[in-house]
Amino acid sequence: MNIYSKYLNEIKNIIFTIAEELSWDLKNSKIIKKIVLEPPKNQSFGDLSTNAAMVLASQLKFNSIEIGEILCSELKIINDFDEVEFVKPGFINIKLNTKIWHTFLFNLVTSNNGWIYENLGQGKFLNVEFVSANPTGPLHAGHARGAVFGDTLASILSLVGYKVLREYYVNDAGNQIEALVESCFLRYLENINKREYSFSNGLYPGNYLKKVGKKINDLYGKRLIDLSFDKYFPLIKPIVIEMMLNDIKNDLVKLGVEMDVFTSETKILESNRLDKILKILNKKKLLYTGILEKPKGNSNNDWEPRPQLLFNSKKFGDDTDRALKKADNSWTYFASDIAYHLDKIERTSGNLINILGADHGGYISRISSAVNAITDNKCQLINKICSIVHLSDNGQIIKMSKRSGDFVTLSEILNKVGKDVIRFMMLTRRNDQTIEFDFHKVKEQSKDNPIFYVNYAYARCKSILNSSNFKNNKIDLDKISKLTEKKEIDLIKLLSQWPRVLEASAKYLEPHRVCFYLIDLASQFHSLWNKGNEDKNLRFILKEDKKISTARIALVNSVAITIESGLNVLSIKPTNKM
RNA sequence: GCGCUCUUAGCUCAACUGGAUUAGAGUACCAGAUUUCGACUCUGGGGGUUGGGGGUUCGAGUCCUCCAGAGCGCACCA
Repeated sequence: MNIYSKYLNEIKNIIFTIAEELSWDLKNSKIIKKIVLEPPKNQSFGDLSTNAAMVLASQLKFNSIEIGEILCSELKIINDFDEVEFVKPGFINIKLNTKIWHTFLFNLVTSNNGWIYENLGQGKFLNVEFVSANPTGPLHAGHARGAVFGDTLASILSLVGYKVLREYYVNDAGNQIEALVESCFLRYLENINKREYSFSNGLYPGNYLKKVGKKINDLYGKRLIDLSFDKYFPLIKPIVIEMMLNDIKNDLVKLGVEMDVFTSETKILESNRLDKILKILNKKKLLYTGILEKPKGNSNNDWEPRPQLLFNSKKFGDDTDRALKKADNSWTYFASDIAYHLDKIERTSGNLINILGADHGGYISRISSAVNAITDNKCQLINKICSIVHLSDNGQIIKMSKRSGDFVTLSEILNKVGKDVIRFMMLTRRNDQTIEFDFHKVKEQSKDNPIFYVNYAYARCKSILNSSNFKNNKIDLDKISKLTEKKEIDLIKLLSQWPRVLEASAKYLEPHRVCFYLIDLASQFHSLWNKGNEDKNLRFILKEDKKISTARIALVNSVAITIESGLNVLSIKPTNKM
């Protein structure tokens, strides 16, 4: 179904045949991998373009013109190629016979399975960890971006043959959780005594904890009032975590994100994983007790030298060694995180992908170092950073302040604009660019709002299909070959690029490509539609010419199929009517 | 002070991971078409030293280096 990979394989086979005849040394398969076949930037160059001559020339130390001419003469024999041309720096441009595009469309429309993608993953395991927000508050806009990015990426990777596990790491241990529990206890007291308590620095003053306080009151009555922190902590911590996590899970479900696994940090700490990593690292002589240097700059006034258990992460490219134990001999977060990564590796025996927020960029080198150390570089950890989201309403910037507990929650955004808008908008930028998310704009029924624009194209397709009694079994290649308008053929060519787009999204872990493609496809379809206004003979349905109508409707149908496939990747269901 | 990530048209962003005489879209602006199979849809126009300098090579927005600006992070928190 992927025209580009089909012909790339043919070209490679031809190269191997020539290589045998002329005894070229192509044992270095990396060189063959560098050969690509893609649609040229400039349409006038043809349909396909390959860099084969240049790649081979550099490997064989030959003149690229010489190789290009040899290749060209062989490629010209292929029937499907109308024109094969060798041009300046070393490209070979190919024009396909129009019947190839007709056949392509015919196959697409008549196959029951829709699009099929290349099996890049070959069933390999891939663990995608994302969101992993601390259960100390509700999810907000930034989390939404990571959630959509990770979830969509996971879908894309599944489509190309990876076995993907969607995972959320719950940081349900440590100081922040103690602060959370203490905050909830204050809300509990507040609920009983009907008076306000002051939240000291480090506690969570957000109103969202009021219901937790009430719940504790409902369960325990006044029995906890006089208990010390140590006594009430184990009693109410499970309640607090469960409630916070439930809210998070609900928001995720509403956003269309279904995690496969929630892993608890507490459980990791209780397991033997930490001892295990200690043993592993010790065996590799990567542990020592030492004193870290004071970081330069004036941000830390209370710095004092402390001997701590350190991991030699510098050896793996980190800027400094990192502490595994705190001064009081308890584990650092980093230590438990290494243990967690070991846990993931042991469970899936595959590679890991972490989706992180922009504020965690500084963490990457140390955790990657650790993964490389414990697996002897056998497992790869890929980190993708999602940059921040700026919220605004009709141009007015909405400020977020987490400290005061005053920020726009994901739940609010979901209520305001719905899941589909969020999912699409969060992927209309590369992951490393900031996103401007304007509540007003994303609800507009116009081109300003890409999800509307794409869905509108789909609705138009459906409208045509409805008014035409379209049936697949009326189609044959003869009718399809009536499609001769340049815009029609161009649209088929654009359709043919869909699997390439999806596969590239998978290869480079860039889900935004799907959105950009869908916008492009919608645009070309709208354009073709309007051609029918200028010239009535170009309308999709012509009562006096059933053959061409059938062919054009087949084209419309395949546009619909493709938009649906694309939106499906984003977990968005297009609506037939708007 | 150090590290990471960014900087592309007035604005918001792409650019198939090093490819093509002319770096593409949208928006805004100007000029038009259409009102239907479906309604803010389409066509055309001007707008650029890809933050700046240097380097690597057949070829650089993309890689290296220096400089400037923005964001994030900087023992023991998570």
